Amino acid sequence: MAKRNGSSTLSENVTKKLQSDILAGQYEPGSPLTVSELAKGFEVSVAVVREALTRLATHGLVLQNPNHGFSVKTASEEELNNIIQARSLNESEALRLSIAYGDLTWESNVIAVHHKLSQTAEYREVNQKLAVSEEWSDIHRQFHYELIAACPNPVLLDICRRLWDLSEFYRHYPTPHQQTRDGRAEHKALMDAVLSRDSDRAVKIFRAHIQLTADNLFNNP
Amino acid sequence: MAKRNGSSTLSENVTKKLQSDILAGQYEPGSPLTVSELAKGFEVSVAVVREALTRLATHGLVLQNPNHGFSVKTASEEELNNIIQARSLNESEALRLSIAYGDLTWESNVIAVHHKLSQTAEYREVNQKLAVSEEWSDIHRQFHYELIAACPNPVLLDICRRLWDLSEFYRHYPTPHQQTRDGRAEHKALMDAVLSRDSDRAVKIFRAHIQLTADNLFNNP
DNA sequence: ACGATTAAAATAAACGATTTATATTTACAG
DNA sequence: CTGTAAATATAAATCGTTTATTTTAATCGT
Repeated sequence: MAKRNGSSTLSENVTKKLQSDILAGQYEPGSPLTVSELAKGFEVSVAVVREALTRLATHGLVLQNPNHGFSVKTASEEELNNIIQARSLNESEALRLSIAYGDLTWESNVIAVHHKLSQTAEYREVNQKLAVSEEWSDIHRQFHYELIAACPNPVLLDICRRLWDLSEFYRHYPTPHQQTRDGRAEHKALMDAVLSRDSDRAVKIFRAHIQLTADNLFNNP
Repeated sequence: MAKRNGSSTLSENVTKKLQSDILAGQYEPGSPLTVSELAKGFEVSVAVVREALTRLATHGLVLQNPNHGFSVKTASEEELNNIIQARSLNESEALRLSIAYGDLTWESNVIAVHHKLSQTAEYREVNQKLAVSEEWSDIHRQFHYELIAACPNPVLLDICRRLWDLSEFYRHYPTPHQQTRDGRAEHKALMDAVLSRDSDRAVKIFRAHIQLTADNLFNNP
């Protein structure tokens, strides 16, 4: 850090880095984020860290208590269910609109990113334990974004993007049991429904897809 | 300003003041918000103004261009339609849930705030022209919040709150023609549907209600 | 020994000045 | 004149420090 690159600002870079660190599970949920310490770590002034934390706080990834500083968002099964419910509502609608408005270029992009996703390993080994690959996470996000990319309502898309980040926060949780689901098949089925312009089927598959993610995490049958 | 009051911070107060000023139409849409000028006006340092603007920027009320500072959000009919669409989706769902989960206390609160709303004048005279009363605006917001207050999903409620602020941005626009609608009757009908726990009817009335607001603003038949 | 009160340390929030980037003006060459 | 480049002006971004608040530690009295 410590230097501005390109036309972007230091605050922007620190915000991005902090966000990806939090989403990658670098910090324990609920743990305090001391401005001065982070500033030392990033080799920037307290002002830019403060600005970054302020942004993340309004995004919901960081908690801000007046005169008590910042801390990482806490996690709960209840909240994940609320996020999933909101995502289900908004992303389903965005998906419908995307299917209704998407053109040939969009179709091609969907196929392209799905191919990439299907050829990327979801887990990698990190000191004898399986962990979600950061690369896969990124492509997975791209895939879901692409599905709704043809939705002509930017407000709706922004909501979807924020909700994705919030649910991403839960992805790096220790999974209680081995995944039994077939994520690859689900993605394939979802893409097929989308490409055949079958909104109802696509939404149905999508809803089941994200519900399974939540259930898997907290070990619900 | 210039002094911290209570347990809240200066930034918080400036944020609130700036937000209400913007929503009240104090600044022209698209006009630049110079940090140093605002700091002088509020008699605070540039840091707190910056923090306030950063917050409002992530909320969407303010635009931030890296190295070009901040400006008031621009307005367009298209964007209002997008906001209304998103509001319709989320607030309808919140309304359904609220109707499903609301208890007797909630019912009473709905009735109470509706009474207040029905007894408050929507317009007041400002140098020979009619303008929306700030007091009415506030109670109107409270009324709509109360309708969905029993929704048990805070994530959904937060989305609704943000979308409300965004659409509120358009409320202070010069209305091209005299309002012909009967807002009072709409609110009464909405409340009646809610209290009789008729979700479908309530949602239908609500959707028509916010659609009319948008149509009225841009003079659509 | 324990709880309340006060002093000390740590951290958050705010400040004002400096540095860096962008926009504007002026000078100059073609 | 017109286009380009240097110089200046303006505003944004960042910095290091100061002030206020909270938390921890210590002291005192009962």
